[in-house]
Amino acid sequence: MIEVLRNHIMKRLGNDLDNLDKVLSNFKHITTKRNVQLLQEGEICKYVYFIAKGCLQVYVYDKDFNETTRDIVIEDNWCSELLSFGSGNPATENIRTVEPCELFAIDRQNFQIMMKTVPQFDKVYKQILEASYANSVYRINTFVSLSALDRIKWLMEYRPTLMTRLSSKLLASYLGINKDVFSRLKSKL
Amino acid sequence: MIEVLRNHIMKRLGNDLDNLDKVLSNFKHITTKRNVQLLQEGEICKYVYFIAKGCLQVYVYDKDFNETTRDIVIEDNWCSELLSFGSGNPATENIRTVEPCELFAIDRQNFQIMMKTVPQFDKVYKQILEASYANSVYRINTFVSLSALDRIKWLMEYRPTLMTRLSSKLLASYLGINKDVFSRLKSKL
DNA sequence: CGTGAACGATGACAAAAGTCTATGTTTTAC
DNA sequence: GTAAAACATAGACTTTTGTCATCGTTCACG
Repeated sequence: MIEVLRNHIMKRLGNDLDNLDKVLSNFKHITTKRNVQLLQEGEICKYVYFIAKGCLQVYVYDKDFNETTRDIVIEDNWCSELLSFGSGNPATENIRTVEPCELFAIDRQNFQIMMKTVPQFDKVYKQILEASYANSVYRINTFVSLSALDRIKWLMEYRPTLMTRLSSKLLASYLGINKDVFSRLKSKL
Repeated sequence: MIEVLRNHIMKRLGNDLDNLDKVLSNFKHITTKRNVQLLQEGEICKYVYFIAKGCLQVYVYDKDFNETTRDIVIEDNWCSELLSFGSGNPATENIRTVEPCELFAIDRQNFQIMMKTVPQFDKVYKQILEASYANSVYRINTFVSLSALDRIKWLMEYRPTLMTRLSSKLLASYLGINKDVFSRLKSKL
């Protein structure tokens, strides 16, 4: 499984990373069932996770205690509450597994050490941050400019695997749509 | 005016920046009227702007060619289309001034040189990116979880100066609300 | 297995948001 | 200073989205 992480890093940094195995040794392999809480808002986010297999949900609660999903992240991607992880402040978001997962976790201390001792690792962080930011920008623009129906069409076009893989309830909360409305609109396509 | 930029950088990096003046010399001072286009989608974003005075709008168009505002940035903050600036790919967003502005712009080449030769400058970039990301996350969570009325209340609470300073049309597009609806809801508070 | 909980679809209705038109006001540009 | 353009508000109406209740179906788990 760690091959997935190894490939991911090599693809991004090329072969000039002498210390690849040293870097990899800082990650802890975690196997989880579905519906496992990895982070609760209020806690300090201790890990950055690399998802080798499975799917994570990043979510908050609205004023009526409904879950609203800020992001869904699948295998071959990184997931964390970066703002808490970076600053040490309490997290404002929750993270849980929505499928059985194979994760590789690196904690804050090892992350800092890697950042200092392996110059290229700093690049990895920048890439995680940039990718997260890119994703956020894209997502804001969809919310500001698209109707519920168009957001569903967008999802079907750009993340079609999610449509078949995840529950309607989760997808609806990811799109900011009521689940009944999601069901209704989906049937009219 | 450059004092604003100097203070901004010093506040974040402390006094251990020997090369402060060298860094500052890489910025070009720009004075603009309102409604000046700084970046058009499709172009490569050449500059990162520091806003010493004034206000910028980052926006895209929806399918009916209405402007939808991804972000509004005021003085003492940085603004750019970071993804294009960083990668050299065409920008997917537009930027314009919404007030007369005093800006300090640094181009990609000088930015790269600074990143390499002034270690602390790298931190500045990371901070810009992190601040942008934090802002985006916050904004997504507002969109996914709040109604139009609650978004207006949120704006009044957390960015009250914007309410008086900017046009309703712009604020409405920032909140993802039709301008007529914005006017109606505002009067009912 | 079987059973209780979660899920998905649907109809009827309510509420929220969007559209269009009209009118008066403010701003901008010459 | 003045005319044109952009802006703000309001009413009437439409469309979209949300809510609630119901009813099969599926799925997790003892």
